[in-house]
Amino acid sequence: MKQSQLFTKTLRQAPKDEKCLSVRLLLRAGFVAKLSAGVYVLLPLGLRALQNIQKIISQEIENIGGQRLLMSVLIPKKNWQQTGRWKTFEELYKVKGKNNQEYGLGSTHEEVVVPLVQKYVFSYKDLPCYVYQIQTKFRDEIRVKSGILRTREFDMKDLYSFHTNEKDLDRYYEKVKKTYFKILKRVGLKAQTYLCLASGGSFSKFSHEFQTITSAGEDLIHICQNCGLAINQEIKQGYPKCPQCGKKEFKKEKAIEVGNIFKIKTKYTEPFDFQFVDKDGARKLVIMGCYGIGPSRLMGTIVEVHNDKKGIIWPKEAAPFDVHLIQVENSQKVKKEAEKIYQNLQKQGIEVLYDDRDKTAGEKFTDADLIGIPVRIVVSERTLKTNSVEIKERNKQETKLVRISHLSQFLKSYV
RNA sequence: CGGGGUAUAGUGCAACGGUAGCACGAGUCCUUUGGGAGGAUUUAGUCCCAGUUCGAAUCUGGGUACCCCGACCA
Repeated sequence: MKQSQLFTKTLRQAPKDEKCLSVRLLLRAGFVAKLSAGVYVLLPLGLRALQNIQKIISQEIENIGGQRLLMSVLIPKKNWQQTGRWKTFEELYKVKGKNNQEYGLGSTHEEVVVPLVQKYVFSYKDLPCYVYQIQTKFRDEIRVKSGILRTREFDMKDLYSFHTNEKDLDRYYEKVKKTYFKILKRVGLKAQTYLCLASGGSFSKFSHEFQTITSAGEDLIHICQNCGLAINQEIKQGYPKCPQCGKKEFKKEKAIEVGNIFKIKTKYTEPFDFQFVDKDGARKLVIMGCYGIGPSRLMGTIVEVHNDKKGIIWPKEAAPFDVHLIQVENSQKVKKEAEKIYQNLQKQGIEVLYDDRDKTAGEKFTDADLIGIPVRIVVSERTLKTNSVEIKERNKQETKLVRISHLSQFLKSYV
């Protein structure tokens, strides 16, 4: 992508009423635009980053058998009434159609996925079964906050698992737990994310949350200093000792919940009377788990965690582009060489943002730091004297001169 | 939903009840180009509705939007 063609521009200053660091950076760098409180538009750069995050999640979920589908956003009132949530789900957006049909806008999809899977699954032979989707969710939040961290419309990966028995659910639940950490590692958040015990509702003792430490977080978690398990403040009073290792030393931190996993068992299969025939011929209720992770919230959290005074520092796999190619001293010679490098890198499948604009070097460097692509490549009269380009990683200070003939080989270790 | 705050140009700021101004951005021309360049020139604004007043960005009332704290929540 040539930066001269990119329709977004960077902003020197963020709007003053945005207090949240991550969204200030995302707004300034041109990743998102605000439409209304808790409603954001994803701009080209932002969408690229989001899609990278979605791709990582998708790959990892499919590695544990998840089959992707896409459920509806319009969910008939009837389905919500079946579980009682038409009345109890406070954040449900309710809309009315022409013939007075009423719908709830999808905020979570148990009401769709249970009767859906029920159409195809009859026997223990059809189980277990894992389906997931990545979709925009709608929640009429009482209060939105922290930029894209809590919005009324957000991106969500929701996975639902169906099992013949609790033991099998437990087995899969542990698998998802591991997978979530793989995802977090790939998006650069593993080091600051803790597995956290939270309330499990009425069907199990706990649910597990994935809490990433950041001052923009909404939750208070208590981290066991011995084993690293965290306990959400909401249930902490019941656990003076760590339920995992028995030690009593905790550190309190603010954190944001980037994902959660939940054994919902028969909570939703029961109202839909979703039964299967087991090996012994008996009809039994299907046992369920549900697992959520929010790509858009992850994106905000990544920025919240990975930045410096100059801007965003994208982890490799989430970055909107692999490299930021910059020409400075816009002479014909430099332009020609930069263009050649741009074309060559792209041919090799490297995603390049090429700053071909007629701007001063300082402005381009400042923009590059703000946008935060992991690798910066500079082409200038100076570097061309030795048939080289200059390479700098966003999270490092030093620069390296690399011969253009060796560039693609060199980049293999970076992208 | 309770409490607090804010609202002036695309963005950030000014303006005693008396001509709405500055910086950045954007447009045009010229000169520039290794860390947000210089000159010339142009562009664009008082959240909405009432009221007070000779006169309102400024005062009063109502509304709306946005931000923050709390309760709630991925």
